[in-house]
Order: sequence, then C-alpha cells, then structure tokens
Amino acid sequence: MKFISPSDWKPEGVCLEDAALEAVVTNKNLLVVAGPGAGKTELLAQKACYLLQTNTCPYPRKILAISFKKDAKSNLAERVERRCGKELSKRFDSMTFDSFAKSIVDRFRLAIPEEYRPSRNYEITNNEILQRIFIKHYPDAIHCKKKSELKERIHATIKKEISLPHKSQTLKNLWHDLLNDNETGKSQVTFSMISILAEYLIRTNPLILRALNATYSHVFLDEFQDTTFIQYELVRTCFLQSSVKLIAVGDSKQRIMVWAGAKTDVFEDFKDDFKSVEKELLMNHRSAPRLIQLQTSLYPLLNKGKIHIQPNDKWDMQDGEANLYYFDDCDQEAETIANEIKNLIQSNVDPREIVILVKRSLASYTCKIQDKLNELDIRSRDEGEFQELLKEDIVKLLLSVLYLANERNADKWMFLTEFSLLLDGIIDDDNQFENMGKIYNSIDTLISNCKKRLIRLSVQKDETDLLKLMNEIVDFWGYERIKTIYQQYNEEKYFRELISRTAQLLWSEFILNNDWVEAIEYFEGKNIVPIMTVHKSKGLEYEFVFFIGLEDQAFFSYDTQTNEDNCTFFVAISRAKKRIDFTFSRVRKDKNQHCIKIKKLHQVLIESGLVQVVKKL
DNA sequence: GCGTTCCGCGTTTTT
DNA sequence: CGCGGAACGC
Repeated sequence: MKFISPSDWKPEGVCLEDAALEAVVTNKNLLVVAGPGAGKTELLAQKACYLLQTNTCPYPRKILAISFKKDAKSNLAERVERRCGKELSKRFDSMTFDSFAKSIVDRFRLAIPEEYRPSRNYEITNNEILQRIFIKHYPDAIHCKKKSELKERIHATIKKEISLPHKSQTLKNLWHDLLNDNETGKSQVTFSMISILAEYLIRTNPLILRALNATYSHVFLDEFQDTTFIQYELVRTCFLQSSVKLIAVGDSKQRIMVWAGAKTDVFEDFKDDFKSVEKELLMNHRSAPRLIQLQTSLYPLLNKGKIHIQPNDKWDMQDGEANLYYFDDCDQEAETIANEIKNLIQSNVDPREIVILVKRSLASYTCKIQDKLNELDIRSRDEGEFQELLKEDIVKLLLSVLYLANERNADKWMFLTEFSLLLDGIIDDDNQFENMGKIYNSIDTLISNCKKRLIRLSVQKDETDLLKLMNEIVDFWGYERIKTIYQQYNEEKYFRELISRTAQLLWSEFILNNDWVEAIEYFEGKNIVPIMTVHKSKGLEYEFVFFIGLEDQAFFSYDTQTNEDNCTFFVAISRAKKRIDFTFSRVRKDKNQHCIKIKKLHQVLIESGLVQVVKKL
C-alpha cells in the first residue's frame, strides 16, 4: 500500500481556512469551536483522509468517529468514503454515541458481573416501565406532582451514581429490578444505563481498554456541545490515559439540548482533562454576507464577544435578505407567506430548498399556511415521522423494491443489489460473476412478483395486504440475515414496528392518487415544502427559511431559559443560505399575541438595520 | 349534567 | 403563558 508523505498532502476538492488546515495536520488533542456553516463535518472528513492517506493513523489501526444523530453519522461516513475511497475508509468507524456504548455492552456482556448483567434479550425500556419500577424503590416519588418532576427525579437519581458499583443500596435494588423485570421477562435498560455499563466494563477490564486503544489511534467527537455527563465520563475512561488522539468539534452558540441533559461545561472540562489545543474557525460557507451579519448581531445575547466571521467568496457582499412581517391575524399571514412561497417555486426554486420553521406546536402555527399552500397546489408536510423512517436502512430497502416494481431507477437498483451482494458475501467469492448473475435474477423475480401484487392491491384496496407484502419482501432476504448486516435491528419488535409504520404511511399516500410511484416519491418528500421545529432543523440548511410566530407564546419559557431559547433562535436564523422571513401575528388562535418577553429578539433584528420590516396592520 | 378548578404539557436523540 | 383534559363539587 502506498502512502502520501504528510508534507505532500493537500486537501481535495475544497479550500480549508488556515485554522482548519492546522486542525487537520496537528497530531495533538484538539477542541475546534466553529459556528454554523463553518464546515465542521468537512473538517472531520478531511482530517480522516489526512490520517489515513499519510498513514498517521498507522495501518491497521482505525479512526473512531462519534456523532449523536444517525444522519450525522452516515453523513460523515459517506463524505470520508467519497474523499478517500472505499478501501481506506474501511478503517473509519462512524457511530452514534449510543451505538458505540451498546456495541461494547453487547460484545462484552458476559464480562459484566452477574448482578449488573442484562439478559441476552434485554430491551430498551420505555418510560412507563421505568417509572413503575422506580416508584417501587423510591415510594416518596409518588408525591411528585408533575410527570416531568418524576422524570427529572429519575434522571437525577441515576445520574447520582454514574460509576458502578453502587454505593446506595436502594439504587442497587432499582437496577436489580430493572435488570430482572418479571412482567416482561426481559431486562429493562435505558440508554444512560448502557453508557454506565460500558464505562464500567472499560474501567474494570484492562484487556478491553487495551483492545480499544489498540484498535483506534484517533477519535472524533462531533456536535460536542451536546455531550451529556454520562457520555463524557465514558470518553474519559476510554481515552484519558491513552495515546489515542482526540478531536472534539462543536459550537456553544448552538447548545439547545441542555433541557435533555447536555453538560454545559463540557468544553472547559475537555480542555483541562485532555490538555487540548483550541482552534476557532472563522468562515461561514453557508449563509450570504448580510445573513452572517445578522447572525453576528445576535452574539451579545449568546454570551459571545465580537468576532469577525467571513463569508464564502462565491457571494456578493450585498447578498442575503431578511424580512420581519407584522400581521393582523394568521389569515393574512397565511396568505402572504403562501404567496411568497409560490413566487419562489415559480421562479424555479426547489421546494426542498424552502423550510417553514416553528419553535413549538407545529400544527397550530402552520395549519392555515398549509391550507393556503394547498389552494395554490403546493404540497407541504410535517417532516417528523418521515425523517425518522427515511434514514432507516430497512425502509430504504423496502421502498426501493416497491419503486422498482413500478419504474426503473439506477440509484435504487444499485442500493438493492449492493445490499444483496453484501448479504451473500459475494465480494470475496471466486465465482463472482456467476453468483452476481444469480442474485440479479432473483431480485428481478422479486420485483416482478411485487409488481403483480401491487396491481392487485390497487384494485382490492386492502391495507393489511401491503403490510403482508412488505413482510414477504423482508422474508426474501430473511430477518435473521438482515440482522447480520444491520445490527441495529437486533430487537425484532423495533424492526417490525418500523415496517408497519412505513406500510401505514405509504398506504395513506397511495389512496390519495392510486399511484405507487407518486406515493413513494411523496413519502420521500419530493416536491414538498418541509415544515419542522427548530430543534429538528439542527444541522440542516435551506436557501429560504420562514420562521413562523416570533411571539411570546411560542417562547413560553423564555424567562426561565433565556439563553437556551436565544440559542434556538440563533439556530433557526443560521439555517438560511439566502433569505429568512420572520412573522408576528397580532391574533393567533383567537388570542392576542405579544412580543414583550421576547422584545429583545425583535429589537436585535430591527436594530441590526439588515431586516426589512413589513407592517400589514 | 354542568361549571369550576387544577395540573401537565410544550422543544427530543439514541437500538 | 394558555390549552385541554381530568377530577371534583353540587
């Protein structure tokens, strides 16, 4: 194998700013602080290429990349493969935090002392079971007036001792009952328990720790501002006393998960513990110059001093537009916004480059706009459940088969055949071509059988038959075999639920027009304006952003979590590449709306001088 | 059966 | 904060 000398290495296809290039080539522990659109993912992808192509990550050791969300993990893996090829990227392991912890627990389960060991068929527990068992051991918790209070109580109790073995006997008993639940007959485990168990395994088994450090020479930590207390402890135990080099990447201005347990001082602790060098990225490749200025004018609200963020030079300095609308009521709002969206689409903007964002209660803020859009023949939808299903491999497989039963499609065919080849381990086979032919033929048969079934379904209109068909497609490969490729489907209940949810949603699309191709494309979101909460939009970008409801009610807890809400607003603004529109409606849901509590947000926008105020009162 | 009052919820990732 | 459902009183 040929490697490039570090001095000859050049980033490919992109230009990196100085700080980013330094971060790529330094072999020290690093904390990279970078705002939206700075190219954090690209930086990590380039660093992976550098380490692999120059053999700085010495063969056969690997890089471990840890993200929070599944789409972030796949995104990074795809980018590395594109940049440095299939062969080298085999040594790049991209995982989510939870799948990393779970893989340790699953692999070394038997090394866990019996009193803490989950059963082989353990289940990720839901809240009801957790609460039921919790109250048994902490009877005073029954006095918790609110459910959220109880949740917090449980969270705090588990967090109190994140290091096994337990000191508190009560907590020990709680764990015991979760691990030996009589009602379900299976161990009930939460994600935080899995991380705690993983940490314990690593701390108490020098062999596992050594294996981990021998496997990986470098570790990437993405979206580091969202790391929880327990997750950080796991990172420390795994890599603090080792020669493994870490790079953590994040942005405190986008810390909007504190309410879900994100550790607010994680940057400081990481710098102290790992003696890391801090780098700050100053480019924003995403947004137009005037929108970057607008983002910067929010910095005083985010405890962030003035720094000079630079736009990408593809932009003209005058590019970027922002509007703040004040409406009498939401009929007026719906009318105006729907027309703005119509104008964009008529001037050839892809509906997927537009997004409607809300702070909360999606439907009640956007239903009138959706109605107006419908009148104009523009489709829009709540992305929530679709987003979740579409990133599932099994859903992608099923939709590919069903699509190909109606129409040709190169990407979907590739996806399907590559999966089948992988499943049959054809890659290392001597009779490759002969076997490939066999597989192609069997897929052809599967598809033509589906075709017949789908035609029959179009006539008989039986929803349960669609689910049956989908399960038969699964049987074509076999659940047990699918499980060997996609370990995330180890739990069959979870796997079957995904399939039935897909069948249900696809069916409701299908009966609209009696057209399978259209139903699948609708499912996949083609030509549909997405609507989502700001939280769901994190990490995404759109040319045009419509933020609906810059009102006190939308920010109902602004008084108690001002900073986090300001960050949320910042995340919303920074999704936009070209233009962002904000709306305020004087009346919504028959109630008068105000902007007293969130006056600051309106002020910042107006005083920036970058926002055109449109009053239709 | 109806009016009143009280309380929970809203933003969520991970197999 | 303010909606909606449950629980309670009469």
